[in-house]
Amino acid sequence: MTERLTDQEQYRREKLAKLREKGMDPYPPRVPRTHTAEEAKRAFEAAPEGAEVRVTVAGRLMTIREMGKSTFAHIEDGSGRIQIYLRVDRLGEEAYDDFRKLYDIGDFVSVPGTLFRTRTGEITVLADSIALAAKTLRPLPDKWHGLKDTELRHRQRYLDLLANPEVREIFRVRARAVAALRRFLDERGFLEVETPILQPIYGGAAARPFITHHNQLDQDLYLRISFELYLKRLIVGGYERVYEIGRDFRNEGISFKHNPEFTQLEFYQAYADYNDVMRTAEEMVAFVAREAIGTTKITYQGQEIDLTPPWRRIRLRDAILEATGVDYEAYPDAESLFNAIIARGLEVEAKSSRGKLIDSLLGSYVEPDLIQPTFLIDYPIDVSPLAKKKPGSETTVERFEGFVAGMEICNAFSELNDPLDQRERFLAQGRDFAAGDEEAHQMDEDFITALSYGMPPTGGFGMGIDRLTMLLTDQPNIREVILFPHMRSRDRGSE
RNA sequence: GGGCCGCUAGCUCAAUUUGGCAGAGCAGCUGACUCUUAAUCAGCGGGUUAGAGGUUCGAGUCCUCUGCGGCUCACCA
Repeated sequence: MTERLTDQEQYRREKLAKLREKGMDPYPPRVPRTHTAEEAKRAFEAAPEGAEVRVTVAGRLMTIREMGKSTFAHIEDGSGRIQIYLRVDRLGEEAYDDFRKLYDIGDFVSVPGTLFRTRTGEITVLADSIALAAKTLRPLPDKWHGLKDTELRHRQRYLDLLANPEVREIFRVRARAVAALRRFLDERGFLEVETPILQPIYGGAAARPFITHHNQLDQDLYLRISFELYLKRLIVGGYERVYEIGRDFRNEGISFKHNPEFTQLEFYQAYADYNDVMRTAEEMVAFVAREAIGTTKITYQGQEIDLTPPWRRIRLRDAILEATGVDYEAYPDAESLFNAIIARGLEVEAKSSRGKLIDSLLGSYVEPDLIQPTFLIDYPIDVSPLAKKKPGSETTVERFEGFVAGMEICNAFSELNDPLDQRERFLAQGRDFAAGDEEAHQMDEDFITALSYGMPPTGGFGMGIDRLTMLLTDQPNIREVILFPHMRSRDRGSE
């Protein structure tokens, strides 16, 4: 079983062998480095005119321009790029020759030298010597075009990152956004917590789960589809403000805005209702945008979007009425609503519950046009089994969803804290499940028990971090903001 | 899961329309060159055209199946 090597890989293996023959370690445990590329340039600029500035920089060789007895090259490190200049009269014949014959683009090197400015004004390290920090055995992607193949970019994200600087920036923005979320919530007295990912009963959202198994306990477990039911238990326990940022797993289709595992923020605040949460949500998103990209005015796929609060608020009923002419409150059951929808020539799934019909109208006729940030308010009860009813209503709950660029980014409600009502809601969900709705909630007795010890009036909130990052980085696909998005396994049967 | 589109050298792309020698740039190798920066100049090597099968005198190109990817619809956040 010999590896099939390309000609370029073979040349690099031969160079590796020659380096070892010459007693040079191609993978030394450490190399000297005094400055990053950026630090070196700043040090030169800060130094008095004509002063000698000595540095040792280290990084990956990205370009090599050889001109006989001297060579220019660029190395790249975590801070950026810096040019190095190698001359035979400084390195000596043998070292210079070794560099030319045994080093490749992609290799990591360490270079001590003095800084100078070239004729064209570029700050450059005039090398005293050069040492290998790590040998590279495969050629890098095209230095000019980068790596474009989407499949390779995602399967080998490291190549994408090293070849495409703009991709590196996306994940810096993402990290700043997450840090800003934590700062925002921490400053308001929220406690960051961690709750189980492996759950005996999944809940808190309408989705199909991934199933796994604990061997010793011989117990099936589910990867969580939300954090909700555990975070509310913590409100019962006496924490008044909690949040969690982590991964949810949903066994559903993959699309430009869906990945099987995705990152969610949920927070719960005692003595807040959904109106309080709405104000917090718009402030929080604006804060995160300012911290992560320096502005609340973003361009997403060519559309100018202003995240500055306050966001537009409109009742779901009014939004659907505006877009479709259907006033769902005039139709108290699924059949009459379905007939009204069909009568207007609109398309929805038949045999749906009333709530699902409304949700379907929302998804098809309202959501795509919600470009500027918008809160849709007051949802039908049968698609909101964990939300509190509006006072005086049996069919509507205190719930809102936030939309930006035609995409749902958050979901929140005044939390249902009536344990008996909650039990009834679970029972209704159980009937939906029996009727074939695989995403309906299961009865969760332990959660009901928690509620029956008393939970104060509470507002809860959930937001997709990936989608938020898509907005902040102007990316049209969720895979572009997830470092290692889910990919189908490659068939390697012949190897 | 359905529909449509795609897969050619390490990378970026031609050649596919109309079946007729599989090409270029970068990268690589050899040589020249002591301020270059997509360095330049001369020469050279590199391909199971995603895989399997079929049609044909002849297939990267047409047909079938499979794999993977992209877009899209459905479901979902």
